[in-house]
Amino acid sequence: MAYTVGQVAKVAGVTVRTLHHYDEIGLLSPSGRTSAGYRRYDDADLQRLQLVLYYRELGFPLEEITAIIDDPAADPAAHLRRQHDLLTVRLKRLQEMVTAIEFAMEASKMNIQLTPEERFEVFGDFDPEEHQAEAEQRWGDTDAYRESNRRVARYSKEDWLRNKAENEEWGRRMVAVMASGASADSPEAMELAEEHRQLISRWFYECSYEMQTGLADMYLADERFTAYFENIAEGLAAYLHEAIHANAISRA
Amino acid sequence: MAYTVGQVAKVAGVTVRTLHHYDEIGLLSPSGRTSAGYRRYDDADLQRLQLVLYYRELGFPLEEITAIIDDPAADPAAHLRRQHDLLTVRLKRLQEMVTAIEFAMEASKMNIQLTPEERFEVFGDFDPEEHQAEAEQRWGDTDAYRESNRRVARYSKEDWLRNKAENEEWGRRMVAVMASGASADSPEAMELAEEHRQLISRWFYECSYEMQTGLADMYLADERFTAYFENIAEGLAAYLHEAIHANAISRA
DNA sequence: GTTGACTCTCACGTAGCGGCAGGCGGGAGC
DNA sequence: GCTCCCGCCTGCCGCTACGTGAGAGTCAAC
Repeated sequence: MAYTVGQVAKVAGVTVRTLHHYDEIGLLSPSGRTSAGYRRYDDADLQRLQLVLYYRELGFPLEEITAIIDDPAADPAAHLRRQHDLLTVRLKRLQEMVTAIEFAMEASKMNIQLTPEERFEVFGDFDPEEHQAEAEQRWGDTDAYRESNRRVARYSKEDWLRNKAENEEWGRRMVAVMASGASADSPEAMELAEEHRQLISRWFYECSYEMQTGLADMYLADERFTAYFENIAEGLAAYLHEAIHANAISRA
Repeated sequence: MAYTVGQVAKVAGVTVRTLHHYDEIGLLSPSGRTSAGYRRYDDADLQRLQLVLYYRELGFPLEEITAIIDDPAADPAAHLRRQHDLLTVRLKRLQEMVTAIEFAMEASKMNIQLTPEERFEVFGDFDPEEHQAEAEQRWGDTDAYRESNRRVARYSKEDWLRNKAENEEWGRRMVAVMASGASADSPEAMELAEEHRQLISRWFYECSYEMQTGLADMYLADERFTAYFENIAEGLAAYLHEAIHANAISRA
């Protein structure tokens, strides 16, 4: 089986120019040429191209790909395992980014401003330990900084105002249920937990039960979120946390 | 709060040159300069930079990022929602790639060669329907092609031989258990299902119960895998499928 | 007031192609 | 045999998103 550049390009989803380039730099030279100088790729070339594209998709520079593929000590299974490992690392990274975004969305929803470090944490992989002290000194007292920001931050869009109104309405009813003495796993509390989820889904993003319980945990783990709810009513953070979990379990 | 280029670069995890570049192209110009001409970034600049980096990470060209960020019709919440959507799309794509890799690993394990199209399917998003006919005609009879490849494909590494031996030993015991009349959810069958998982984990990649049940489903859904097991013993594909599921459930 | 870390502005270099020009090859139809 | 068009060839220039100095000014500490 021999293929022309055009055929290879079509099936592999790359341009002819790309194949020319790979030939130029010696990353993928066709196994032969016709008498007229046409490139002729065979099945082995296609296999190699597939490897190239996989590593390219994973962000490797072409030169490095050449080295990886030409490594005589690597068998096909090793390539696959390596790709699998790289993919799972990427997957983890992406999931972290999603979590960070969800965190940021929650924060923005509640008018909590993030510190400069927090905003960039998802990008860097610096050590949070030793970074902390350095940051405190460089950016000043973070608590005061956050406090000032919390007051300053404000949205002005009108849909944001509607959202805010709905949010406050929900908050009032939540406080009322809690004040009535109903337990956090009572139907009333769970119904409001469900509404909480739907509010987020409607205004911000599709919020699954799994994501919502994640948020609930965050409300307790991060003091700023806790403070947000405690400012509304004492014990609300824990109460909401429990109601969300109870609701999620009952819907599972 | 005002920051120098170096400070911003450090906290954001980019180089000073990058910030210079963003200033040059007008993507992120510091809000001010000192009398000596030093760039001074404030908190708003940092927020903008964070947006820039997020969209950059998502693969947008800088020019497009400028357009997105400068869009007056977009509020912060919209940015976050957009990023969340883009991330989940990416996540899905990555998960597909992981699945494809796992498919390829299983295929290579069993000496099943993939067709050229299959190898590239993960990259392109062409329509498999109309593509099928075109492919048949272009690449010839695919079944014969696969058959010939199946015979040709071979590993030569010695660890591969050991793996093969272990695999065959496991297969013999699996067949024996099935022939003994024990049901697929019997302790013996489930134990062998567990060994199947551990074999993969030892030789190929960390195989969770979830992944293993995915493989089991594939053994039934893809005729080539089914054929592989049916060639060993009639009914083995279905038996193994059931045993793997039973084992996964009992370990959950 | 000197040192060393930091900053500035050119300005050229690099990777991974895209895209076009100018010319040849090949098979289908006339 | 001739033409036509499509696909292939080899340069070669352009683009993005910076990297990497060079050469010179600046800032804060000792």
